[in-house]
Amino acid sequence: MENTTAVAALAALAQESRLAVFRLLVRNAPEGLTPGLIGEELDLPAPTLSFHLRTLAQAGLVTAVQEGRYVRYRAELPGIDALIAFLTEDCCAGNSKLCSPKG
Amino acid sequence: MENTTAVAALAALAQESRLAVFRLLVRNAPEGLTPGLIGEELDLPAPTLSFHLRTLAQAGLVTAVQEGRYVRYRAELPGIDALIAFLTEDCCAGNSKLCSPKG
DNA sequence: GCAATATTTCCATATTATTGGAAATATGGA
DNA sequence: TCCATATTTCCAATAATATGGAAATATTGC
Repeated sequence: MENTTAVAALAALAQESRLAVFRLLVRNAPEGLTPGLIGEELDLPAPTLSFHLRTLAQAGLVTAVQEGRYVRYRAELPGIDALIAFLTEDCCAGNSKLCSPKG
Repeated sequence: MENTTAVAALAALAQESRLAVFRLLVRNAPEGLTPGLIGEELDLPAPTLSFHLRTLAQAGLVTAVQEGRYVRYRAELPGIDALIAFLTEDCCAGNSKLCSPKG
């Protein structure tokens, strides 16, 4: 993973509303949710939510699929796995006895 | 973990230089490094690095210990573990068969 | 075609973060 | 005490981001 890619993903998550949206989609994986349901659950205005969903999608943390007049957003679990691996890469110079992270 | 705490940690990591500093400290866990060495390795001016280290420390991702005229910074591995767990909490509503993340 | 609903784009405002030179502070050694 | 080194604080310029109302776009059912 590129440093730049990781920064984009972390920046996408580093915002209260977006983090809440992402975690809601993680809990509701793998089916996903529509913006209407997300906005209702988290009490977010549609334009604000749309902006945040786009940011998460550009960072590769969620995917969007058009379903008729709805759009289904899903957490991209491999994306978050890759980010987690990147954060703890080569931890303790590879000496796993010294490290708590699983990576 | 509080939503606010997680946002602070993610924001701390969502910056190119800080992410590089953090990952360098992860690789050099558990001994840690001094700002002088970090700045040399990553080619960062001292005031800029000091600002970034303080941000990481406030987010609970690194710790600082004074050692004579040096300061030793270390990656706070339990902190990153907690953040990772928070991101994937209750993934797929707890149905681990559907989920890739280890959490 | 028309009305209702879902979602996004436009846009102006407000807020917050990043940068690094210069100066301040702190420690250790001679 | 005085000097060299390590680190931080001060500060001002610059840049990036979040917010939500109004309007635009898209889809479905009638």
